[in-house]
Amino acid sequence: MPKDTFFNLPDDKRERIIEAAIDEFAQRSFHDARVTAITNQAEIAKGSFYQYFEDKKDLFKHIIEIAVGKKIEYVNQDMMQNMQDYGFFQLLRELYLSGVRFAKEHPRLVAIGMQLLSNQELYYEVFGTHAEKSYAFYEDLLRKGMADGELDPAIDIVLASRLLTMFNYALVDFVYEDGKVDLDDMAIIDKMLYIVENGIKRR
Amino acid sequence: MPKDTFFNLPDDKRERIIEAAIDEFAQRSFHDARVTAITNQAEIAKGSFYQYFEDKKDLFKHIIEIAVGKKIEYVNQDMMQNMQDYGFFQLLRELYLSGVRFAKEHPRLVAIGMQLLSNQELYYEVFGTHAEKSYAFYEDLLRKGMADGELDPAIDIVLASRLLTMFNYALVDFVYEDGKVDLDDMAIIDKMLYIVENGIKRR
DNA sequence: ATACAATGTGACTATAGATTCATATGAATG
DNA sequence: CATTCATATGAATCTATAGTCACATTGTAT
Repeated sequence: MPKDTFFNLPDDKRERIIEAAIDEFAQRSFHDARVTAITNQAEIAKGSFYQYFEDKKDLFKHIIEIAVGKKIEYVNQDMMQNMQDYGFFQLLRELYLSGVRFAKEHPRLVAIGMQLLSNQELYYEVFGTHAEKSYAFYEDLLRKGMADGELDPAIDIVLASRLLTMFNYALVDFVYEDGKVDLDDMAIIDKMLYIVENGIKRR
Repeated sequence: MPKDTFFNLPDDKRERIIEAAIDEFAQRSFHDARVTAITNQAEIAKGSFYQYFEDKKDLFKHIIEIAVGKKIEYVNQDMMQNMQDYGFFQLLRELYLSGVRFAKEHPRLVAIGMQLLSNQELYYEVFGTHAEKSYAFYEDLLRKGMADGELDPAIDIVLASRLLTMFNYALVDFVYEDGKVDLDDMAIIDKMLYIVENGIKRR
């Protein structure tokens, strides 16, 4: 956690530091990211940085917390409160939608997340509990859908939860690296959900 | 490309270097990987390394070429030769199967590939053409399946090709990080294909 | 106004790691 | 044997960066 001095800072300076950090971590892996680049861009002295943070990792963890917070803002809060009122595929659609909106509006945070995904050690240190929560959430969703008779009883819930997570990544990836797939977001989400629902086999 | 001196080396020394490099690159990202660790493990002098390779990237590219070559060995060659004789889902099953067998037997190469996936710049420099080939291959497969009437005509081929690639990653990931999902490989592949074919909706 | 605390500063230190280079070794050639 | 060529070596160089520290400035309470 950043030191108190950091939270005592005038808002604009604190924000400059956060902005600079997001820029740097979005472009480079944790190890490659340079404290110097951050202090330069934020126009603070190197020494000041260490008044605010224990070290580079301390700042990084803080950025991840910010990203997680922002991400949560994007999921439909009404939906989360009144899950019973939504069907499984409606819920899934809302979730994917929020993921896409988030990626569109915070591409740098998505980039940081992607990076983190590939650094196992850091990932578990920084993100472990969040990740588990996310899997558990999908599993609960699937179990509920199954109980309500919306889902094929033959599917394996654990496996399906991983696949739904993967689909979410795939979706974010399409939107994030724009131009790769050339459809508007809604159309992508709908086509994707169609495949999740029905598979690709002719019937 | 490594220098001639490298290819002139006695087999056992050359292999020691490759082994050490695979070990190091499997554990650390390209940037984090240390030439020193490789020369130490291979028991060659630091200077010798630069007799064999232009630089660290030169070796890395070579390792990727080796991995790609090994990966290709694992796909059923009979299948590749006689595609017409296989149905779409049979072909897909064979492909996934080869992916899983490869991951089981060469976990370090898989780890290197995973790492690479997350370094856009390096990825395109080292792997770009391979990746495009892989997408194109799935697209062709889907087009053929569509033409043969095995697939739902409503699905978007480009999107589906990305999803099939994602499924492949998911599969490798399950097998690779063993214990995460607790089913034997065949069962995972079959359950996964079931979802690809039919979706998860109750019918 | 004075003193004490909190914050700011950037030159300095420490470390790690890639790459180079002068020199050594040894095998092949004439 | 002397010379040349290919290869081996590790100390030295170079570069990049994280993190520290002694001192400077600012803010605040009495």
